[in-house]
Amino acid sequence: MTHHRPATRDDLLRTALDVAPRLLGARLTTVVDGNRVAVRITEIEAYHGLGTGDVIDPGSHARMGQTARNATMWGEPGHLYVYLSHGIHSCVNVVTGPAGVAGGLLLRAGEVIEGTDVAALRRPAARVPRDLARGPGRLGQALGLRHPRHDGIDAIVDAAPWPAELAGAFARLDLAREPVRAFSTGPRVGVAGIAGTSAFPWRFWITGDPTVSVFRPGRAAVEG
DNA sequence: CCCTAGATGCAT
DNA sequence: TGCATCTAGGGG
Repeated sequence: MTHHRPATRDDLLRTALDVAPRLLGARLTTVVDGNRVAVRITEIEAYHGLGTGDVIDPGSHARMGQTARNATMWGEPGHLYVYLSHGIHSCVNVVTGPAGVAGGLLLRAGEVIEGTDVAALRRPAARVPRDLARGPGRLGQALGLRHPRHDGIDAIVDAAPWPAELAGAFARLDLAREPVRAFSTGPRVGVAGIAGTSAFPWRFWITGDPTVSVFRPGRAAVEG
């Protein structure tokens, strides 16, 4: 069992691209409706915003600037940006970068390491444990995080080990004390145009981990 | 306004 | 490969 320690805001203060490797192997725990589930993060994608780094990320929700939808991405690091995908799926990002600068790491896949029974009830379509949180929509569902209810909740927990009051929903991010041994990078999944090509190798995953999702190119994400 | 495509998942 | 289901953003 890998050792973890609570993530701090400082851990997430740099750009999503810089922070990404440290989030691999991290643990995200939620308590929703009194049910506790934890995943070990195995696959993520970095997204920037207007004003982050040298280039504008054309695949980011924050590419146009701040809006009501992406407001959480512009806030404090360590909060969770939960958005609705295709009107159905709630996908989860960990916000990175200082307040006022947009950035986030989309949690694309994880291994359920606690609350497998609860996750299985939330994910009736999953036939094997590996599929419980394999994919961003599945991961959000396994953790019980939903848009818009959980958008913006804080995953940085100073109180140890758990706050006395679990008001509504609770999330906690812990980083692995030892960075993952080997990780791979590549184009982001389902992102259209140049932003979904190897010009933006902003997808990170733990090499060889079985819970990593299958790559699927975005529309017109042709290499050139 | 109307239309389209989307950081997806699942059954066919 | 089609469809669910809702919304941001671009075009008329």
